[in-house]
Amino acid sequence: MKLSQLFLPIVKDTPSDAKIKSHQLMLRAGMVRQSSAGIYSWLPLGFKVLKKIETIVREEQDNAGAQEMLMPTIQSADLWKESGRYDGYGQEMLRIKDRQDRELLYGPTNEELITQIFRDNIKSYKSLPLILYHIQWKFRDEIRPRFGVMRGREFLMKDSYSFDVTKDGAKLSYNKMFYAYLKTFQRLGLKAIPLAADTGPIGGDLSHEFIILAETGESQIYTSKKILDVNIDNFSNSKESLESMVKSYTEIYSATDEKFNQSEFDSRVKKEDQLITRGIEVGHIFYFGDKYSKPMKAHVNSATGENITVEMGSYGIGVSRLVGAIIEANYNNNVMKWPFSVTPYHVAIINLGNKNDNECKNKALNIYQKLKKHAFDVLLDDTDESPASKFKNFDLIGIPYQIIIGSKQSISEFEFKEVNGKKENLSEDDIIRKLQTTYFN
RNA sequence: CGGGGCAUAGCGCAGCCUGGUAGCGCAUCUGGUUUGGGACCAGAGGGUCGUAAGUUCGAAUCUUACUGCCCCGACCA
Repeated sequence: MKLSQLFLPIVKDTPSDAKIKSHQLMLRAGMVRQSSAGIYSWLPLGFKVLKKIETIVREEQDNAGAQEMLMPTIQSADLWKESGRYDGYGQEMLRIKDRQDRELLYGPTNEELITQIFRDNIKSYKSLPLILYHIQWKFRDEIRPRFGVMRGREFLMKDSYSFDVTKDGAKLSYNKMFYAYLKTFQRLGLKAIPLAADTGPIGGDLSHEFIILAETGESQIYTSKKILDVNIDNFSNSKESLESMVKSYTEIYSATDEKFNQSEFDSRVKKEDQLITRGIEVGHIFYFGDKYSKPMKAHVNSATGENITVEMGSYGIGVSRLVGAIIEANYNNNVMKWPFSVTPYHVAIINLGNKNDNECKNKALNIYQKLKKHAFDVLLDDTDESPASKFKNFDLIGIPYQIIIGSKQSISEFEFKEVNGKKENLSEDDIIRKLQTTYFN
Protein backbone atom coordinates (compact mmCIF):
# COMPACT_ATOMS: atom_id res chain seq x y z
CA MET A 1 0.00 0.00 0.00
CA LYS A 2 1.16 3.49 -0.78
CA LEU A 3 0.58 5.99 1.97
CA SER A 4 -0.55 8.62 -0.51
CA GLN A 5 -3.45 6.31 -1.47
CA LEU A 6 -4.36 5.07 1.99
CA PHE A 7 -7.41 6.41 3.82
CA LEU A 8 -5.54 7.21 6.99
CA PRO A 9 -6.85 10.36 8.65
CA ILE A 10 -4.13 11.12 11.20
CA VAL A 11 -4.78 13.90 13.69
CA LYS A 12 -2.14 15.74 15.68
CA ASP A 13 -4.34 16.90 18.52
CA THR A 14 -5.66 14.46 21.05
CA PRO A 15 -9.45 14.40 20.94
CA SER A 16 -10.64 15.63 24.30
CA ASP A 17 -13.25 12.88 24.66
CA ALA A 18 -10.63 10.14 24.70
CA LYS A 19 -9.17 9.59 28.15
CA ILE A 20 -7.02 6.51 27.84
CA LYS A 21 -4.01 5.89 25.62
CA SER A 22 -5.47 3.21 23.39
CA HIS A 23 -8.56 5.25 22.64
CA GLN A 24 -6.56 8.41 21.95
CA LEU A 25 -4.18 6.53 19.72
CA MET A 26 -6.88 4.74 17.78
CA LEU A 27 -8.51 8.07 17.02
CA ARG A 28 -5.27 9.87 16.26
CA ALA A 29 -3.92 7.09 14.05
CA GLY A 30 -7.15 6.97 12.07
CA MET A 31 -8.09 3.44 13.14
CA VAL A 32 -11.65 4.15 14.27
CA ARG A 33 -14.20 6.92 14.43
CA GLN A 34 -16.93 7.09 17.01
CA SER A 35 -20.43 7.01 15.63
CA SER A 36 -22.31 7.26 18.92
CA ALA A 37 -21.54 6.36 22.53
CA GLY A 38 -19.78 2.99 22.53
CA ILE A 39 -20.35 2.45 18.80
CA TYR A 40 -17.52 2.78 16.30
CA SER A 41 -16.74 2.68 12.62
CA TRP A 42 -13.53 0.86 11.76
CA LEU A 43 -11.35 2.68 9.26
CA PRO A 44 -8.89 0.76 7.06
CA LEU A 45 -5.95 0.73 9.48
CA GLY A 46 -8.01 -0.37 12.47
CA PHE A 47 -10.01 -2.84 10.44
CA LYS A 48 -6.82 -4.49 9.24
CA VAL A 49 -5.71 -5.09 12.83
CA LEU A 50 -9.17 -6.32 13.81
CA LYS A 51 -9.13 -8.82 10.94
CA LYS A 52 -5.69 -10.10 11.85
CA ILE A 53 -6.73 -10.68 15.44
CA GLU A 54 -9.89 -12.40 14.23
CA THR A 55 -7.82 -14.71 12.05
CA ILE A 56 -5.60 -15.81 14.92
CA VAL A 57 -8.61 -16.37 17.17
CA ARG A 58 -10.21 -18.44 14.41
CA GLU A 59 -7.12 -20.54 13.77
CA GLU A 60 -6.78 -21.48 17.41
CA GLN A 61 -10.45 -22.37 17.68
CA ASP A 62 -10.08 -24.59 14.64
CA ASN A 63 -6.95 -26.16 16.14
CA ALA A 64 -8.96 -27.00 19.24
CA GLY A 65 -11.53 -28.82 17.11
CA ALA A 66 -14.23 -26.15 17.27
CA GLN A 67 -16.29 -25.58 14.13
CA GLU A 68 -17.07 -22.14 12.80
CA MET A 69 -20.57 -21.10 11.86
CA LEU A 70 -22.46 -17.80 11.88
CA MET A 71 -25.56 -16.85 13.80
CA PRO A 72 -27.50 -13.62 13.21
CA THR A 73 -27.20 -10.45 15.26
CA ILE A 74 -30.98 -10.19 15.63
CA GLN A 75 -32.75 -12.86 17.66
CA SER A 76 -36.32 -13.64 18.59
CA ALA A 77 -37.41 -12.79 22.13
CA ASP A 78 -39.34 -16.09 22.34
CA LEU A 79 -36.14 -18.08 22.76
CA TRP A 80 -35.04 -15.92 25.63
CA LYS A 81 -38.39 -16.34 27.33
CA GLU A 82 -37.87 -20.08 27.10
CA SER A 83 -34.54 -19.92 28.92
CA GLY A 84 -35.91 -17.45 31.43
CA ARG A 85 -33.34 -14.80 30.60
CA TYR A 86 -35.64 -12.39 28.75
CA ASP A 87 -36.65 -10.77 31.99
CA GLY A 88 -33.43 -11.57 33.79
CA TYR A 89 -31.00 -9.92 31.40
CA GLY A 90 -32.27 -6.45 32.15
CA GLN A 91 -31.62 -3.12 30.50
CA GLU A 92 -28.36 -4.26 28.95
CA MET A 93 -30.28 -6.07 26.27
CA LEU A 94 -31.43 -3.96 23.34
CA ARG A 95 -35.03 -4.88 22.65
CA ILE A 96 -36.58 -4.15 19.28
CA LYS A 97 -40.01 -4.52 17.70
CA ASP A 98 -40.56 -5.20 14.02
CA ARG A 99 -43.48 -3.92 11.92
CA GLN A 100 -45.66 -6.84 13.01
CA ASP A 101 -44.98 -5.85 16.61
CA ARG A 102 -42.95 -9.01 17.16
CA GLU A 103 -40.41 -8.78 19.93
CA LEU A 104 -36.83 -9.07 18.77
CA LEU A 105 -33.51 -8.28 20.33
CA TYR A 106 -29.97 -7.49 19.24
CA GLY A 107 -28.05 -10.47 20.59
CA PRO A 108 -25.79 -9.79 23.57
CA THR A 109 -24.71 -13.47 23.49
CA ASN A 110 -25.95 -16.66 21.87
CA GLU A 111 -26.56 -19.45 24.38
CA GLU A 112 -30.28 -19.62 23.61
CA LEU A 113 -29.93 -19.59 19.85
CA ILE A 114 -27.18 -22.19 19.72
CA THR A 115 -29.13 -24.42 22.10
CA GLN A 116 -32.13 -24.21 19.82
CA ILE A 117 -30.04 -25.08 16.78
CA PHE A 118 -28.49 -27.96 18.67
CA ARG A 119 -31.74 -29.47 19.96
CA ASP A 120 -33.45 -29.22 16.58
CA ASN A 121 -30.68 -31.03 14.79
CA ILE A 122 -28.81 -33.35 17.11
CA LYS A 123 -30.49 -36.38 18.62
CA SER A 124 -27.74 -38.87 19.39
CA TYR A 125 -24.88 -39.12 21.85
CA LYS A 126 -22.84 -40.27 18.86
CA SER A 127 -22.72 -36.69 17.56
CA LEU A 128 -20.95 -35.50 20.70
CA PRO A 129 -18.69 -33.99 21.81
CA LEU A 130 -19.30 -30.88 19.72
CA ILE A 131 -17.91 -27.38 19.94
CA LEU A 132 -19.40 -24.69 17.71
CA TYR A 133 -18.36 -21.08 17.49
CA HIS A 134 -18.94 -17.90 15.60
CA ILE A 135 -17.37 -14.47 15.41
CA GLN A 136 -20.16 -11.94 15.32
CA TRP A 137 -21.07 -8.44 16.44
CA LYS A 138 -22.85 -8.24 19.75
CA PHE A 139 -24.73 -5.43 21.40
CA ARG A 140 -24.91 -4.80 25.10
CA ASP A 141 -26.48 -1.55 26.14
CA GLU A 142 -23.82 -0.84 28.75
CA ILE A 143 -24.73 1.55 31.50
CA ARG A 144 -21.57 3.46 30.79
CA PRO A 145 -19.62 2.74 27.64
CA ARG A 146 -16.07 4.09 27.86
CA PHE A 147 -12.45 3.63 26.89
CA GLY A 148 -13.20 3.48 23.18
CA VAL A 149 -13.46 -0.05 21.80
CA MET A 150 -12.47 -1.51 25.17
CA ARG A 151 -15.97 -1.11 26.53
CA GLY A 152 -18.15 -0.42 23.57
CA ARG A 153 -21.82 -1.21 23.36
CA GLU A 154 -21.40 -2.83 19.97
CA PHE A 155 -18.42 -5.16 19.91
CA LEU A 156 -17.04 -8.11 17.98
CA MET A 157 -16.95 -11.29 20.03
CA LYS A 158 -15.88 -14.80 19.35
CA ASP A 159 -18.21 -17.08 21.28
CA SER A 160 -17.95 -20.86 21.40
CA TYR A 161 -20.40 -23.37 22.79
CA SER A 162 -19.58 -26.91 23.85
CA PHE A 163 -21.96 -29.88 24.06
CA ASP A 164 -21.10 -33.08 25.90
CA VAL A 165 -22.84 -36.15 27.22
CA THR A 166 -21.07 -36.25 30.57
CA LYS A 167 -19.69 -33.80 33.08
CA ASP A 168 -16.30 -35.32 32.52
CA GLY A 169 -16.59 -34.69 28.79
CA ALA A 170 -17.70 -31.13 29.43
CA LYS A 171 -14.65 -30.61 31.61
CA LEU A 172 -12.44 -31.81 28.76
CA SER A 173 -14.09 -29.35 26.37
CA TYR A 174 -13.56 -26.61 28.95
CA ASN A 175 -9.90 -27.49 29.24
CA LYS A 176 -9.49 -27.51 25.48
CA MET A 177 -10.82 -23.97 25.32
CA PHE A 178 -8.67 -22.96 28.29
CA TYR A 179 -5.64 -24.12 26.33
CA ALA A 180 -6.81 -22.59 23.04
CA TYR A 181 -7.24 -19.25 24.79
CA LEU A 182 -3.74 -19.27 26.22
CA LYS A 183 -2.31 -20.08 22.80
CA THR A 184 -4.42 -17.39 21.15
CA PHE A 185 -3.23 -14.69 23.53
CA GLN A 186 0.34 -15.88 23.23
CA ARG A 187 0.18 -15.49 19.45
CA LEU A 188 -1.22 -12.00 19.92
CA GLY A 189 1.92 -11.13 21.84
CA LEU A 190 0.05 -10.93 25.13
CA LYS A 191 0.77 -12.47 28.48
CA ALA A 192 -2.62 -13.71 29.63
CA ILE A 193 -3.35 -14.87 33.16
CA PRO A 194 -6.31 -17.11 33.92
CA LEU A 195 -8.20 -16.23 37.08
CA ALA A 196 -11.02 -18.08 38.78
CA ALA A 197 -14.09 -15.95 38.18
CA ASP A 198 -17.71 -15.33 39.00
CA THR A 199 -20.15 -16.54 36.40
CA GLY A 200 -22.44 -13.50 36.32
CA PRO A 201 -25.55 -13.61 34.15
CA ILE A 202 -24.22 -16.53 32.07
CA GLY A 203 -24.51 -18.76 35.13
CA GLY A 204 -22.82 -22.01 36.06
CA ASP A 205 -20.25 -23.13 38.58
CA LEU A 206 -16.87 -23.21 36.85
CA SER A 207 -15.43 -20.17 35.20
CA HIS A 208 -12.15 -18.44 34.39
CA GLU A 209 -11.38 -14.96 33.21
CA PHE A 210 -8.34 -14.31 31.09
CA ILE A 211 -6.65 -11.08 31.91
CA ILE A 212 -3.70 -9.48 30.20
CA LEU A 213 -1.29 -7.34 32.11
CA ALA A 214 -1.57 -3.63 31.37
CA GLU A 215 -1.06 -0.73 33.75
CA THR A 216 -4.22 0.97 32.54
CA GLY A 217 -6.43 -2.10 32.97
CA GLU A 218 -9.68 -1.96 34.86
CA SER A 219 -9.08 -4.97 37.09
CA GLN A 220 -6.71 -5.13 40.02
CA ILE A 221 -4.88 -8.47 40.13
CA TYR A 222 -3.12 -10.29 42.93
CA THR A 223 -0.96 -13.20 41.87
CA SER A 224 2.50 -14.71 41.93
CA LYS A 225 5.28 -13.87 39.51
CA LYS A 226 5.55 -17.62 38.98
CA ILE A 227 2.36 -17.57 36.93
CA LEU A 228 4.24 -15.69 34.23
CA ASP A 229 6.70 -18.58 33.90
CA VAL A 230 4.15 -21.30 33.13
CA ASN A 231 5.09 -22.43 29.63
CA ILE A 232 2.11 -23.64 27.62
CA ASP A 233 4.36 -25.03 24.88
CA ASN A 234 5.02 -28.00 27.16
CA PHE A 235 1.45 -29.22 26.87
CA SER A 236 -0.71 -30.84 24.24
CA ASN A 237 -4.41 -31.38 23.54
CA SER A 238 -4.60 -34.78 25.23
CA LYS A 239 -6.90 -35.14 28.23
CA GLU A 240 -4.08 -35.75 30.70
CA SER A 241 -1.87 -32.99 29.40
CA LEU A 242 -4.73 -30.50 29.46
CA GLU A 243 -5.53 -31.38 33.04
CA SER A 244 -1.96 -30.87 34.16
CA MET A 245 -1.80 -27.62 32.18
CA VAL A 246 -4.86 -26.23 33.93
CA LYS A 247 -3.52 -27.45 37.25
CA SER A 248 -0.20 -25.72 36.72
CA TYR A 249 -2.13 -22.45 36.54
CA THR A 250 -4.80 -23.03 39.14
CA GLU A 251 -2.34 -24.15 41.81
CA ILE A 252 -0.82 -20.66 41.71
CA TYR A 253 -2.78 -18.06 43.64
CA SER A 254 -4.40 -15.46 41.44
CA ALA A 255 -7.42 -13.28 42.12
CA THR A 256 -9.11 -10.05 41.13
CA ASP A 257 -9.89 -7.58 43.88
CA GLU A 258 -13.45 -8.92 44.36
CA LYS A 259 -12.09 -12.33 45.27
CA PHE A 260 -8.89 -11.14 46.91
CA ASN A 261 -8.07 -12.43 50.37
CA GLN A 262 -4.96 -10.97 51.99
CA SER A 263 -4.19 -13.82 54.36
CA GLU A 264 -4.62 -16.48 51.70
CA PHE A 265 -2.45 -14.41 49.38
CA ASP A 266 0.28 -14.10 52.02
CA SER A 267 0.21 -17.77 52.93
CA ARG A 268 0.22 -19.07 49.34
CA VAL A 269 2.59 -16.58 47.70
CA LYS A 270 6.00 -15.74 49.10
CA LYS A 271 6.51 -12.04 49.71
CA GLU A 272 9.18 -11.70 47.01
CA ASP A 273 6.96 -13.46 44.43
CA GLN A 274 3.85 -11.39 45.06
CA LEU A 275 2.66 -9.58 41.97
CA ILE A 276 0.07 -6.86 42.41
CA THR A 277 -0.79 -5.28 39.11
CA ARG A 278 -3.57 -4.28 36.78
CA GLY A 279 -5.13 -6.06 33.87
CA ILE A 280 -7.74 -6.09 31.13
CA GLU A 281 -10.23 -8.92 30.78
CA VAL A 282 -10.01 -10.29 27.24
CA GLY A 283 -11.64 -13.69 27.58
CA HIS A 284 -14.05 -15.53 29.82
CA ILE A 285 -14.96 -19.22 29.84
CA PHE A 286 -17.87 -20.93 31.56
CA TYR A 287 -18.98 -24.43 32.31
CA PHE A 288 -22.66 -24.25 33.20
CA GLY A 289 -23.93 -27.82 32.81
CA ASP A 290 -27.66 -27.93 32.03
CA LYS A 291 -28.53 -24.31 32.79
CA TYR A 292 -29.83 -23.83 29.22
CA SER A 293 -30.16 -27.39 27.98
CA LYS A 294 -32.62 -28.28 30.72
CA PRO A 295 -35.22 -25.48 30.32
CA MET A 296 -34.77 -25.58 26.55
CA LYS A 297 -34.91 -29.36 26.41
CA ALA A 298 -31.68 -30.05 24.57
CA HIS A 299 -31.59 -33.81 24.88
CA VAL A 300 -29.75 -36.61 23.13
CA ASN A 301 -30.34 -40.33 23.20
CA SER A 302 -27.77 -42.36 25.11
CA ALA A 303 -26.43 -45.79 24.09
CA THR A 304 -29.16 -47.38 26.17
CA GLY A 305 -31.91 -45.28 24.59
CA GLU A 306 -32.63 -42.86 27.40
CA ASN A 307 -32.86 -39.07 27.10
CA ILE A 308 -29.87 -37.23 28.43
CA THR A 309 -29.76 -33.46 28.96
CA VAL A 310 -26.52 -32.23 27.40
CA GLU A 311 -23.73 -30.61 29.39
CA MET A 312 -22.80 -27.21 28.03
CA GLY A 313 -20.18 -24.53 28.31
CA SER A 314 -19.61 -21.19 26.62
CA TYR A 315 -16.40 -19.36 25.85
CA GLY A 316 -15.95 -15.74 24.83
CA ILE A 317 -13.12 -13.63 23.48
CA GLY A 318 -13.58 -9.89 22.98
CA VAL A 319 -12.06 -9.51 19.52
CA SER A 320 -12.64 -5.77 19.13
CA ARG A 321 -11.62 -5.15 22.73
CA LEU A 322 -8.34 -6.90 21.99
CA VAL A 323 -7.38 -4.14 19.55
CA GLY A 324 -7.47 -1.66 22.42
CA ALA A 325 -5.97 -4.11 24.87
CA ILE A 326 -2.98 -4.83 22.63
CA ILE A 327 -2.34 -1.11 22.34
CA GLU A 328 -2.53 -0.67 26.10
CA ALA A 329 -0.01 -3.46 26.50
CA ASN A 330 2.40 -2.13 23.87
CA TYR A 331 2.17 1.64 23.96
CA ASN A 332 5.05 3.46 25.54
CA ASN A 333 6.31 7.02 25.62
CA ASN A 334 4.22 8.15 22.66
CA VAL A 335 5.51 5.31 20.52
CA MET A 336 3.42 2.34 19.45
CA LYS A 337 4.80 -0.97 18.34
CA TRP A 338 2.39 -3.65 17.13
CA PRO A 339 3.18 -7.32 17.70
CA PHE A 340 4.29 -8.74 14.36
CA SER A 341 1.33 -11.13 14.27
CA VAL A 342 -1.31 -8.39 14.16
CA THR A 343 0.47 -5.32 12.89
CA PRO A 344 -1.47 -3.57 10.11
CA TYR A 345 1.75 -3.54 8.09
CA HIS A 346 4.86 -5.58 8.76
CA VAL A 347 7.20 -2.94 7.54
CA ALA A 348 7.13 0.72 6.50
CA ILE A 349 9.35 2.13 3.80
CA ILE A 350 10.08 5.75 4.53
CA ASN A 351 11.56 7.70 1.69
CA LEU A 352 13.24 10.84 2.98
CA GLY A 353 14.66 11.92 -0.35
CA ASN A 354 13.16 15.08 -1.78
CA LYS A 355 10.54 14.82 -4.45
CA ASN A 356 12.98 15.35 -7.29
CA ASP A 357 15.34 12.66 -6.09
CA ASN A 358 14.52 9.85 -8.49
CA GLU A 359 17.29 7.64 -7.19
CA CYS A 360 15.70 7.45 -3.73
CA LYS A 361 12.26 7.17 -5.24
CA ASN A 362 13.21 4.18 -7.39
CA LYS A 363 15.12 2.56 -4.59
CA ALA A 364 12.03 2.78 -2.39
CA LEU A 365 9.72 1.51 -5.09
CA ASN A 366 11.99 -1.44 -5.90
CA ILE A 367 12.23 -2.76 -2.39
CA TYR A 368 8.50 -2.10 -1.91
CA GLN A 369 7.65 -4.36 -4.84
CA LYS A 370 10.16 -6.97 -3.77
CA LEU A 371 8.76 -7.19 -0.24
CA LYS A 372 5.23 -7.39 -1.54
CA LYS A 373 6.27 -10.32 -3.71
CA HIS A 374 7.44 -12.03 -0.54
CA ALA A 375 3.90 -11.63 0.85
CA PHE A 376 4.67 -9.00 3.42
CA ASP A 377 2.24 -6.23 4.24
CA VAL A 378 4.21 -3.16 3.24
CA LEU A 379 3.38 0.50 3.55
CA LEU A 380 5.38 2.84 1.34
CA ASP A 381 5.50 6.44 2.48
CA ASP A 382 5.57 8.20 -0.88
CA THR A 383 4.25 11.50 0.47
CA ASP A 384 6.04 14.80 0.35
CA GLU A 385 6.00 15.52 4.07
CA SER A 386 9.05 16.68 5.97
CA PRO A 387 11.16 13.93 7.53
CA ALA A 388 10.23 14.96 11.05
CA SER A 389 6.58 14.72 10.27
CA LYS A 390 7.00 11.28 8.71
CA PHE A 391 8.86 9.94 11.73
CA LYS A 392 6.23 11.27 14.13
CA ASN A 393 3.44 9.67 12.15
CA PHE A 394 5.14 6.29 12.11
CA ASP A 395 5.76 6.48 15.84
CA LEU A 396 2.00 6.83 16.11
CA ILE A 397 0.98 4.10 13.68
CA GLY A 398 3.32 1.59 15.30
CA ILE A 399 4.52 -0.48 12.35
CA PRO A 400 7.27 -2.55 13.98
CA TYR A 401 9.94 -2.23 11.28
CA GLN A 402 11.05 0.68 9.16
CA ILE A 403 13.20 0.83 6.09
CA ILE A 404 14.53 4.35 5.82
CA ILE A 405 15.82 5.61 2.52
CA GLY A 406 17.79 8.81 2.26
CA SER A 407 21.13 10.33 1.51
CA LYS A 408 22.96 8.57 4.31
CA GLN A 409 23.25 5.13 2.74
CA SER A 410 24.96 3.75 -0.32
CA ILE A 411 22.73 2.71 -3.19
CA SER A 412 22.75 -0.96 -2.21
CA GLU A 413 22.14 -0.39 1.48
CA PHE A 414 19.02 0.39 3.47
CA GLU A 415 18.67 1.66 6.99
CA PHE A 416 16.60 -1.00 8.74
CA LYS A 417 15.15 0.02 12.05
CA GLU A 418 13.10 -1.77 14.64
CA VAL A 419 10.75 0.68 16.29
CA ASN A 420 12.08 1.49 19.73
CA GLY A 421 15.10 -0.65 18.87
CA LYS A 422 18.39 -0.65 17.09
CA LYS A 423 19.03 0.38 13.53
CA GLU A 424 21.49 -1.11 11.08
CA ASN A 425 22.43 -0.82 7.44
CA LEU A 426 21.37 -3.92 5.53
CA SER A 427 21.14 -5.14 1.98
CA GLU A 428 17.80 -6.00 0.42
CA ASP A 429 18.41 -9.74 0.87
CA ASP A 430 19.36 -9.26 4.53
CA ILE A 431 16.12 -7.41 5.14
CA ILE A 432 14.00 -10.10 3.52
CA ARG A 433 15.80 -12.79 5.51
CA LYS A 434 15.34 -10.84 8.70
CA LEU A 435 11.62 -10.28 8.18
CA GLN A 436 11.08 -13.91 7.25
CA THR A 437 12.83 -15.04 10.42
CA THR A 438 10.57 -12.76 12.45
CA TYR A 439 7.52 -13.95 10.56
CA PHE A 440 8.10 -17.61 11.25
CA ASN A 441 8.85 -17.18 14.93
C1' C B 1 -29.60 5.10 37.45
C1' G B 2 -26.93 8.53 41.26
C1' G B 3 -23.01 12.48 41.34
C1' G B 4 -20.07 16.04 38.23
C1' G B 5 -18.87 18.46 33.53
C1' C B 6 -19.03 19.82 28.35
C1' A B 7 -21.45 21.22 23.45
C1' U B 8 -18.52 27.51 18.82
C1' A B 9 -14.75 25.19 11.39
C1' G B 10 -12.04 18.36 10.58
C1' C B 11 -9.13 18.59 15.65
C1' G B 12 -7.66 21.60 20.01
C1' C B 13 -9.53 26.00 22.01
C1' A B 14 -10.88 31.62 22.89
C1' G B 15 -15.27 34.75 22.83
C1' C B 16 -20.30 34.17 27.04
C1' C B 17 -19.56 37.09 33.19
C1' U B 18 -20.79 42.84 31.07
C1' G B 19 -26.03 41.10 24.37
C1' G B 20 -24.33 44.70 18.87
C1' U B 21 -24.25 39.30 14.32
C1' A B 22 -17.59 34.97 15.26
C1' G B 23 -11.89 34.51 16.15
C1' C B 24 -6.89 31.86 17.13
C1' G B 25 -3.57 27.52 16.43
C1' C B 26 -3.21 23.04 13.80
C1' A B 27 -5.31 20.54 9.59
C1' U B 28 -7.25 21.32 4.28
C1' C B 29 -6.70 23.68 -0.90
C1' U B 30 -3.44 26.78 -4.66
C1' G B 31 1.54 28.61 -6.06
C1' G B 32 6.61 28.69 -4.71
C1' U B 33 10.89 27.44 -1.55
C1' U B 34 12.42 23.29 1.68
C1' U B 35 13.64 17.82 3.12
C1' G B 36 17.31 12.68 8.57
C1' G B 37 12.81 14.12 14.13
C1' G B 38 6.09 17.74 13.83
C1' A B 39 9.80 23.53 7.88
C1' C B 40 8.88 28.55 5.48
C1' C B 41 6.50 32.54 2.38
C1' A B 42 2.09 34.29 -0.16
C1' G B 43 -2.96 33.47 -0.99
C1' A B 44 -7.81 30.72 -0.43
C1' G B 45 -11.94 27.80 1.30
C1' G B 46 -14.60 26.08 5.50
C1' G B 47 -19.10 27.68 11.06
C1' U B 48 -27.80 28.08 10.49
C1' C B 49 -22.19 28.86 17.52
C1' G B 50 -26.12 20.93 19.48
C1' U B 51 -31.93 21.56 18.84
C1' A B 52 -36.39 24.22 20.01
C1' A B 53 -38.87 28.01 22.34
C1' G B 54 -38.64 32.58 25.26
C1' U B 55 -36.73 37.73 26.73
C1' U B 56 -34.92 41.88 23.61
C1' C B 57 -34.75 46.80 18.55
C1' G B 58 -30.83 43.01 18.48
C1' A B 59 -28.81 36.41 21.29
C1' A B 60 -22.85 32.28 20.48
C1' U B 61 -23.65 35.44 24.90
C1' C B 62 -29.45 35.92 29.22
C1' U B 63 -33.89 32.16 30.52
C1' U B 64 -36.35 27.38 29.94
C1' A B 65 -36.89 22.62 27.88
C1' C B 66 -34.87 18.85 25.04
C1' U B 67 -30.83 16.08 22.71
C1' G B 68 -25.89 14.40 22.41
C1' C B 69 -21.09 13.45 24.50
C1' C B 70 -17.35 12.85 28.52
C1' C B 71 -15.71 11.81 33.72
C1' C B 72 -16.57 9.09 38.90
C1' G B 73 -19.70 4.60 40.85
C1' A B 74 -22.41 -0.41 40.28
C1' C B 75 -22.33 -4.18 35.40
C1' C B 76 -19.62 -6.75 31.53
C1' A B 77 -15.95 -9.86 26.12
